[in-house]
Amino acid sequence: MRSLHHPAAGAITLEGVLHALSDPARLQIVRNLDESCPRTCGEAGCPSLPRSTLSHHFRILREAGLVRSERDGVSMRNTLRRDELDKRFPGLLAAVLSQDCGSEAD
Amino acid sequence: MRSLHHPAAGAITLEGVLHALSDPARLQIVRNLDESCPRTCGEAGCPSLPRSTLSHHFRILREAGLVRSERDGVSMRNTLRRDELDKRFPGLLAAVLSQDCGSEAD
DNA sequence: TCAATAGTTCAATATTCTTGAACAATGGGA
DNA sequence: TCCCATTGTTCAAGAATATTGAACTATTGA
Repeated sequence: MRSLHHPAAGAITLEGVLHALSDPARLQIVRNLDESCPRTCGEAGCPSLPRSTLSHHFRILREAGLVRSERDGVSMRNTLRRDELDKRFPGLLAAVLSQDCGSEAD
Repeated sequence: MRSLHHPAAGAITLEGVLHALSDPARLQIVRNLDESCPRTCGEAGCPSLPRSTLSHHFRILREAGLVRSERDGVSMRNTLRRDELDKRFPGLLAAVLSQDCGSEAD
């Protein structure tokens, strides 16, 4: 397995972050990581998605700089890079995650 | 020309807004619309893009609910749906547009 | 009516997304 | 140590979306 790529905090782009958050599954994953502690892919909160798709979504999140993935035994420990993101883009993550995404009704 | 589709405020989705903002050209367009008054496509701030590409980007912005496009004579008047967006997703647009997007250096 | 201007739509190519199948890495027995 | 169950990643093929030149539509003015 090639080592997983994590961008430096300064290399995180606004477009990349927005793109990573623009997918329902990835937004759900980030919400889960924000609420609770490190999670494995399987605990991401998207039980209906195939593993390969989940892996793809985690890669997008990782390469956008939102998530750090470290191996922990047989699974991965995924954590939100909250502090770095808040420093790089103050208020952005809070503004996105505070939105009520459940019902689209007016 | 078919009439252009604008979603109702209540039908605007967070994912759609984030996806619309996740493209550099579209983010630039929204920044320009936010700073100044209604603009035509040609005044969008992306002089190097072909017309068809610009039209595509405006369609994404329109169908995501970010921009309202009305015909004004031979051109279009594009306006940011700022009030509706602020009501639907409080603080979101401000948080995105306040980010410094120019230099990615740390 | 003819031409100029502003955008849209179409069509072809290119890039990205989705996902089953194969592969790799770790850890727990026997 | 050798299997093997568990977790993810990578690969590959088809689906979906993005880019853009060319053709088309709508509006205005001469």
